[in-house]
Amino acid sequence: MARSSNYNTKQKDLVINEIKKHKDFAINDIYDALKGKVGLTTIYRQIDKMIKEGTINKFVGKDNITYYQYLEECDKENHFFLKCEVCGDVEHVDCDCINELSEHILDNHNFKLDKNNLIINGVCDKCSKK
Amino acid sequence: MARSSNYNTKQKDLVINEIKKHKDFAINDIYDALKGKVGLTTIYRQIDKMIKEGTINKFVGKDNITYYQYLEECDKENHFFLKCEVCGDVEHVDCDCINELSEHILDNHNFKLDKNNLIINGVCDKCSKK
DNA sequence: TTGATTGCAAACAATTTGCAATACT
DNA sequence: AGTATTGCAAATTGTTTGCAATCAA
Repeated sequence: MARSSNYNTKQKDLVINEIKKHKDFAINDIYDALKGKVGLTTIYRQIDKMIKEGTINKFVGKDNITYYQYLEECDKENHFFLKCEVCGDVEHVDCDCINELSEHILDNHNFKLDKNNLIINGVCDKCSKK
Repeated sequence: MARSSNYNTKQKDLVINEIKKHKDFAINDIYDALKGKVGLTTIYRQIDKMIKEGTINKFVGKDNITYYQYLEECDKENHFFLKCEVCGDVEHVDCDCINELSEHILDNHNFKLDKNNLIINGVCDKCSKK
């Protein structure tokens, strides 16, 4: 599996830790948290690497900001995301329903769902009560 | 419902038609198709308008290019998308399974799934056979 | 005539690249 | 020693804005 890379450095550790702490983040969340400690370029490079490894996901929010999402290294087969279109929060969920869905889609639509990358958009409980 | 906007112009029509023709596209697909006929700025503006109206969806592909997706104005309640991570093709599907999923997620996870915006990532039939 | 739309050129923001200095093994 | 990584500054890319000319109602 994806060998992270060659050398171990302080900056790399800092970035990875910060990413794991946030799980869902914009570049600035990381940059601000590590201000003075790690350069912006390095953060971009580390994220790119992880995107290529498949441990990070990139997408554009309704607010038009680029967000990244850390895919925890759990090999749980039933992990997915509920992303609120109003407040932007992402909830990580483990539930067997994804397996049923996955099977259905494979059997009926000949499509192999990527369980590491299922983001369901909608409105969270909190926001729908407002 | 979203009043499209004030005046009707040739450019607007051209852009909208082209969008409907493509369904899933990058800016350049539209720009190239209408080269000389409509300016890039106008295309961006029209797409922005439609994003705000909710008739277009914006996201970043694995190839790091920004894609837009036209949400057909069908009020079908069971429409969703299968997006292949390998070839990038998006398949539009109508199937009742989304309603079951939606109910399950509402009942068990207190989350109101957005049926107009369900993109399922994975690998399509063609690509998984390669 | 009034107000919206267009499209160029310029401004802007986010991301990437070149490169010399530095850190890792 | 030899190679990867860092981070600044500069370059690049994608997108947005200002504004005068044009078009729709």
